[in-house]
Amino acid sequence: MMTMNGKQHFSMHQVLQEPKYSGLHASTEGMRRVCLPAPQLQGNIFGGFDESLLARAEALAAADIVSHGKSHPFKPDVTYHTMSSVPCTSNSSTVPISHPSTLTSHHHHHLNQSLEGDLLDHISSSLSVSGMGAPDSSMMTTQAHQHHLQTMGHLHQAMAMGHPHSLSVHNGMSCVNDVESDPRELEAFAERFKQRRIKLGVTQADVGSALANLKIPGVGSLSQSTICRFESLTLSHNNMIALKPVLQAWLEEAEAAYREKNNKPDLFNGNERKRKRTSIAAPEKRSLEAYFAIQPRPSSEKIAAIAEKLDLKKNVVRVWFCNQRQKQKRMKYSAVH
DNA sequence: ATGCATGAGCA
DNA sequence: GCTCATGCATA
Repeated sequence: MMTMNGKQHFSMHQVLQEPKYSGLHASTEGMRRVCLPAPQLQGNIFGGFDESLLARAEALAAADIVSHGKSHPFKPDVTYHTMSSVPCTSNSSTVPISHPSTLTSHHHHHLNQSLEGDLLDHISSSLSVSGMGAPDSSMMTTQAHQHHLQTMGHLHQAMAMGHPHSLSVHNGMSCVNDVESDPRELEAFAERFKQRRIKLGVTQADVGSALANLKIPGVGSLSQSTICRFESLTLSHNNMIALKPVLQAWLEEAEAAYREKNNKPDLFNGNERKRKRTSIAAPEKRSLEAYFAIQPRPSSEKIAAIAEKLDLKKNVVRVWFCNQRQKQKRMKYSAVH
């Protein structure tokens, strides 16, 4: 069941703003622990996941750590939504496409200390338009969070859906985007991509925002997260396939621009920040994992029960399960192929 | 790099 | 209400 038609249109929804910070650490490789805790419990589950099961899961979770009946020492519900201030289009929705470059590309700020990052940002942002400035010292591992709000448009579904044949019609030759997405090739591309990106001195975030400049129909910017996940293959297969052509296009332009380097760096970006994130405490998380091992798809009521037991909001629990399921499905070919 | 979250599209 | 793509916030 589960309608996994996987053919969902990549209606990449609206992107609102652009966070900006470089995170080029040594990237130790991101491995997904397609966690499947407590496999021993998988027996009679689907029958009546009730108090007993909840209890078992909890016991399991508890035993896993301190081994004293006590579940959690403190109350989580850290659901602090500090979301406020900065009305930066944060929630908007249908902001129709607009060039970031014409909107808020850069407001010169007084944050010269992070100049390099700004330069890079600018550089990569204008890659497809003008050219690239020499990214000499290029990336630094600063985490200068300077966001420049950009009202990006949505990335419509113009991407090559999970379909390995679009224009690779002319035989065997590797056309620019040989969507001949065989897992191995994708994996290789991701790796290559990362290397070259680093070589260019461009951060993941830079790539993400620079994508909008490619002006590929339906393609807007992407976040650092997504670029990162692409590089580490922690996206769904379809997602990887859809993104590959775009990233490849960017890479090509970036490298071309790099060769004919148009030294012309300048400008900065300034920024602020916004909301907070809910945080599920370790004990609760353990319990959730235990529950998940027993029943990855609890009903609404079960979710409610779990939520109550763990003192979490039902929605938080629901989302947690959704994310957990999603995690398990994420790529990382090794396991799938 | 990853956790929690949103939202679109679908059933 | 789920899946899926994607993002902000954060470790």
